Amino acid sequence: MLTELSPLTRKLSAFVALSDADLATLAGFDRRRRSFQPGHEMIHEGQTGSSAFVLAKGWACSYKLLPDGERQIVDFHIPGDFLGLRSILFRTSDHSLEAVTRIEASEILASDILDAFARAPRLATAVLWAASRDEAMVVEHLVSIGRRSAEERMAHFLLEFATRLALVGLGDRTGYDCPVTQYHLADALGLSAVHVNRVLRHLREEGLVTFQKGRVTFDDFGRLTTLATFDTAYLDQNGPLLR
Amino acid sequence: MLTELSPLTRKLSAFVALSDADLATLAGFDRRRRSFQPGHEMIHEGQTGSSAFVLAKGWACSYKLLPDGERQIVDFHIPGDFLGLRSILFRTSDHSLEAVTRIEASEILASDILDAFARAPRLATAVLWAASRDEAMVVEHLVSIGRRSAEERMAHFLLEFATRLALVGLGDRTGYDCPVTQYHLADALGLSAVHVNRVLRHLREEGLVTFQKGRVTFDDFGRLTTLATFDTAYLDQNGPLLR
DNA sequence: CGAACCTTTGAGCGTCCTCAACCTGCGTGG
DNA sequence: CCACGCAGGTTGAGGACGCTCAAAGGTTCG
Repeated sequence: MLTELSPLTRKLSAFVALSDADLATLAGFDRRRRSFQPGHEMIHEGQTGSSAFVLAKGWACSYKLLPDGERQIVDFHIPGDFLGLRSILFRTSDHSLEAVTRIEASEILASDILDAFARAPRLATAVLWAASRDEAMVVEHLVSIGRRSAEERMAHFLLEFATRLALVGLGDRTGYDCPVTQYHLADALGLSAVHVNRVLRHLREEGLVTFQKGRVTFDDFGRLTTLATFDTAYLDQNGPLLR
Repeated sequence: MLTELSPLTRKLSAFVALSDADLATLAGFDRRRRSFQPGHEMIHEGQTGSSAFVLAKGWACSYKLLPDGERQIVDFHIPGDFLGLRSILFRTSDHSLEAVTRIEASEILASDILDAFARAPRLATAVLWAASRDEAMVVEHLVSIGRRSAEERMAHFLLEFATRLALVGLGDRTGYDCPVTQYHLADALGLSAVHVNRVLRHLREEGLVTFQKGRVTFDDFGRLTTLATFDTAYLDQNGPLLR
């Protein structure tokens, strides 16, 4: 029954059909469930021996800090996402991770990954797929910041999350709940908070999207998609999820 | 003997000690050697069923094109790098890939990866590490474009390649051969070619780096590192390679 | 009911862009 | 051997997008 599957299982199933053995191994990723308060820093850049997580509920974000105190948010994470996979593969974590809302997440150790790979090679491919998809999202984010205007960037961002949330059943093309602040958006999009506010106002006045009180509402999904030149191919989830 | 190892083997060895069986499996990635001319587009965004490669000689770059004709270069690739891994895992390739110089590369099929994972789980982890390292580089690139000034961005870029090339024995802290044009730099750094030129001139006049005639020469490695706030941690190769 | 956090708006400024030349080196062909 | 084309590099002038500084409303929660 689809609704009983964990968000991670739902996500990986978009890539490969998982056998019962695969599913059993995957279930091993869901021991050690923990919960964290908003703002809690779960992984700190430069830290060694940190663990990774699978996010079950809530939103988190990964970021890097610069010496002058500025920060660049690399990605927001939603249920079904791995958190800090790189920090268990690397000698020292290259990024920080913080809970945006109250979250629930299951801790996974490097040994869990290694054991799973030895036991279920198909799962190794699925995990590599998930990691590659994460990379594809970072790449698209890079394109946004490098070559799109502030407005296009914002539109693209809001549409990406509509699509990602749809994959785990948390949103559709009418809108979704989005707990991030305008400061978060600024740090993610490489803008100032002031400019984020102006951009959001403009998009609202144009009748495209409304971002208010923790809710994103699409007023004209089609025109917004055109403005952002949003193409879901990079998310590799081309089923009829958002149709 | 270290010099006889392929660049990929050298790179992966920085992460795990590979057994003879692992090495034998890795060698299987080097059948089907091919060569391509400068400018050849090896993978096209949107293409299905494309293959991946391991780069043996020369430079390549991966990029995305926007509808208005602008392009964002995501990364340059040097010997030992995987090319287009994502395009064999995804239904359709999310990026394009082009040879910058004349290159030599070995084609790898999805089945090569799957077989290797089933045969050598340690290798699966090593490949996941390499993919994560690629992601870490994209992330750092994102930080550069999002939060660093044009000058810092350029400095950071030039230093990253010094470090990456050192890992496969192609450069050191005095400098390295770099076949990319100022147009390439502009597309990579999210700048205009005109501004790239001005930034390079300034860095040269300040006695920091010289980028000329396909060669990067560090005039003051230390000050450049400070300017860029360059920290190699994200490359996860903390051996004394560049010392 | 105050404090912290978030949102909103205005005014002035700076980084980087666009447009427009011109220069250089190099390979090709008349 | 020079003429030409072309890719890449260099420089100037003016303009725009997004930033900084500053201040004032809203909301939420202890």
